[in-house]
Amino acid sequence: MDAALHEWNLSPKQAIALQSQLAQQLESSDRIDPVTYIAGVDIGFEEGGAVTRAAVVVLKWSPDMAPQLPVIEQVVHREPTRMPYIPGLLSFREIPAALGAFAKLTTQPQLVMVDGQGIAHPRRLGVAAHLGLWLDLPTIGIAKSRLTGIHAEVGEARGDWVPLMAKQEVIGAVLRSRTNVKPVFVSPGHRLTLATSLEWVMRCLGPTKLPEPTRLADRLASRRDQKRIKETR
DNA sequence: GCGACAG
DNA sequence: ATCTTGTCGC
Repeated sequence: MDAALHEWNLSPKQAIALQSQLAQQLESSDRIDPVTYIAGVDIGFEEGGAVTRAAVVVLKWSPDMAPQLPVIEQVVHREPTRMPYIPGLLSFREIPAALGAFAKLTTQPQLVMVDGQGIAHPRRLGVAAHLGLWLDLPTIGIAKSRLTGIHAEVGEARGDWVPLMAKQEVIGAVLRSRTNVKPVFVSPGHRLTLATSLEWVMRCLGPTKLPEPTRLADRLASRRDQKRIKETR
C-alpha cells in the first residue's frame, strides 16, 4: 500500500522515470488463462475535470454468440481527480479510478481491454500496459488516435492493418476495424503478443469501430448514458 | 530550436 | 476528455 500511496503522487519527472522502470516488467508473450470473461474499461470526467469516473463492463465470452456477448456486470466508480492530463502520463491520471472500479467488481475477467495505448507509448507504458501490471492480467490497448510511432497507409477493408513502428520495433498495429472509417491503434499491454491482441479485438468487433468491451464501457461512462439512467429511474 | 502530443 | 444542435453525407 505504500507503493500505491506514492505512485500516484509523483512529479512528471518522477513519473517518467517510473514508467521506464515498470516497462521492463511487462511480459510480451502470451500468458493468458482460458477466457470466460472479458472486461472493458473507460474513464470519463465530470465537474469540469474535478471528478474522475471509471466504468468497467464485464462480458461473457462465447465463440457462438460473438460479437454479441452478454453483459454480466457493470461498475461505475467516481473519485477526485489527482493529476491533469499530460501527454505520455495518462495512466497516472486514470488508473487510480480504474483500480477503484475493479475493486468493486465481483467477476474476475481473464482479459481486459482498455481505451488508450498499450506499449505504443514513448516509454512503452501506456495506460493499458500500466493497468495490466497492477491487475496482473492480460491487457490490450485500443486507442482512437496515435500517440507515438509511424506507419504506412492502411487498407480500406475491415480487418486490414499495418504495423505501428518505433525505430525498428513493432509497438502495435493500425487496424481498420470498420470499412471506410478512421482506424484504431491496437497495442498489447501486458501478458499478450500483438498477434493475440489483434485476434481478440477482431473477435469482439461489433457494429462500430470499437470492440464491444470498450464500446460498452464507453457508453456506460458517457455523460449521456449517465443522464439516461437517471431519467429511466 | 520547432512541432507532436492517448484521454 | 468535455462543452453541445443540427446537419452534411453515404
